[in-house]
Amino acid sequence: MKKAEDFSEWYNEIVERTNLTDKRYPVKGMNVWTPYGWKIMRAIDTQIREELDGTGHDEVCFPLLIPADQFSKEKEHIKGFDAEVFWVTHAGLNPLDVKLLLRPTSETAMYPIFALWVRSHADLPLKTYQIVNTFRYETKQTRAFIRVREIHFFESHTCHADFEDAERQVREDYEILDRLAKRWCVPYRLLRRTDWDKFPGADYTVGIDTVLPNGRTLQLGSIHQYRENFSKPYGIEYEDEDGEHRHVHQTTYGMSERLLGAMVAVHGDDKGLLLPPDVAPVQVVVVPVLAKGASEEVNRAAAELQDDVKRAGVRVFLDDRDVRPGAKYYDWELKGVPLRLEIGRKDMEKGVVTYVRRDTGEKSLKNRAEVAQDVLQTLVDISTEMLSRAQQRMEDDTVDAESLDDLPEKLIRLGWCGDEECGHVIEDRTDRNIIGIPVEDEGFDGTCVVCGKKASSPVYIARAM
RNA sequence: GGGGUAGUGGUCUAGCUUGGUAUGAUACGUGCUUUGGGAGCACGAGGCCAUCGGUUCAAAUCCGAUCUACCCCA
Repeated sequence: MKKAEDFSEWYNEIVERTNLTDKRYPVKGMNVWTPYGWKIMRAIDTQIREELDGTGHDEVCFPLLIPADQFSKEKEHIKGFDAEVFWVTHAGLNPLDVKLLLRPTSETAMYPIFALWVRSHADLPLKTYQIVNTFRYETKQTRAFIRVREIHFFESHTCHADFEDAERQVREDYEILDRLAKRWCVPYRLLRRTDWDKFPGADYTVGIDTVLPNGRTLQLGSIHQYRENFSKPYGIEYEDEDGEHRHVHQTTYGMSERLLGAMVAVHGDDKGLLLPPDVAPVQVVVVPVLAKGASEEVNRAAAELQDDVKRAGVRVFLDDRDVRPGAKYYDWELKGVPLRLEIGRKDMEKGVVTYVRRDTGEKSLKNRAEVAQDVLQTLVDISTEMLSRAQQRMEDDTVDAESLDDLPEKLIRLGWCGDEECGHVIEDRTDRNIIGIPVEDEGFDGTCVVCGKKASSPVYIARAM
C-alpha cells in the first residue's frame, strides 16, 4: 500500500480494505454505502445542512424522475447532459407516451415548480437545497466516490430579484465553503471555468478544486451564476414593487460524495485512512492493554476512561476485543481514527494515559485526571495541523510556468490573455485542461504564454482526475 | 467501434496443457493459551469452479455462444 508509488492503486485498495464502500454491487459505477462510509457521509451531510439552514436556506426534496419535454426546455443544458442520462421508457409492459429520465441534476425538475412558487418580490430570495441521488451514465472508468453513476449529491438552488442579489448569494456560498472546508481539513481553489467548460446553461461557473497526490486536480463541487438563462425558458417571474413582471436571477451550488473521496486521497497514508476529527465516526479509540492477573482491573479502568471521554462530547469507542493490542493498533490506524488512548497496568500505576496521534504517530503520556480537556485539545490540534499540512502540500504541488513545454505533473499557473484561441492552444499543446482563472485576485503580472499579450490574471491548468 | 487478458469458498489463489466435482493462504466460528505494535495450537463452517449450450461413461479442465471486469488502440 504505497501512496506515493501508485496513487490510483493505493486509493482503490484503501477504500476497499477500510470498508468505506462495497464495490461488489453488480452495476458499474454504483457501489454500496457500508456502515462506516455512510457514517462519514452522513456527518458531511449534517454539516452541510447546518451551514445551509444557518444561512436561510430551506431543505426540499424533489422527485427523481423528470419528463422528457420538461428536461429539454433549456437548449444548452440538454445538450450538455444528453449523452449521459438514464431513461425510463416503460411502465410495466407498456411504453410510456412521455419518456422519463433519472435526474442528472435537478434544475429541470425544480424550475417549473419554482415558477409556481415565485409570484412577487416578497417571495424572494427563494433559497432551497436538497441532498439526493443523481444519475449520470459515465462512460469513462468509474472509481469509488470520485467517478460514479449514482451520485450522492447536495445541490442548492436560489432565486433572486436581480443580478446583484444573485452575486451576493455566490459570495455567501464562498463563505459557507470556507467554513466547511476548514472542518474537513481540505484545501481548495476557487477557479472560474472557461466559457467552453462552464456548466451547461450557466452564465459562469466557479469550480471548487483540490489537488491530488498524483498532481491531478479533483473538482469537489461548483457554484453557478445562471442570470436569467433558466428563468426565461421556465417562466420564473415575479412582480416587482412597481407592478412590473421580471425574470428571477438564479444560482446553484453543488457538492457530492467526492468530498469523501478527497478526504481519503488528501489525508490517507501508507497505513490507511486519516479522517478529519470532525467527520470521523470514531474520534478516539480506547485500547486496554491487559496483563496476566490484572485484566479485570485494567478493563474497568478502560471503561471509566471511555465514560470520561464520552462525557466530554467525543465519539469514543472501547475496543475490548480479545485480540492482542498490536492488532488493534493496526486496525484503527487503517480505519483512520485520529486519536488512540492506551491504558495498561503501567499507566495506571503512574496515573497517566498513553496518547497516540494517528496523523503524526507521536506518542505521549498525559495525566489521567485531565483526560477530557486534553482529548478535546488534541483533536483540535490534529484538525488544525491536518489542514495546514494539506494546504502546504497543495502549494507545493502548484508551480508557475513560463512556457508550454516540459511541464511537471502538477497544477500549473501561467499567463493567458483570456482569448479563446490562445486557450485552445494551451490545452492542445500541453494535453491538459484549463481548470480556470482564480476568483481571488492574485496580483499576477505576466503575459500570455501563447501570444505574449498582457495577462491581467493567471490561469491554472492540470490534468483532471 | 477494434483488439487483448481474466472470471474458482467473503478475499487472494493452485489446478486447466495431459478430463475422474477442487489446493493453499487469509478472513470467519468454538475452545485453550496469550496480551505495551499484526501471537500460537486444536477443531469447525464455508465453493451447483461467471452463465447457457455442446463433446464425453465422466467437464473447473476440451469446444461454441453470452455476460461481466480490466488493459491497449480509434
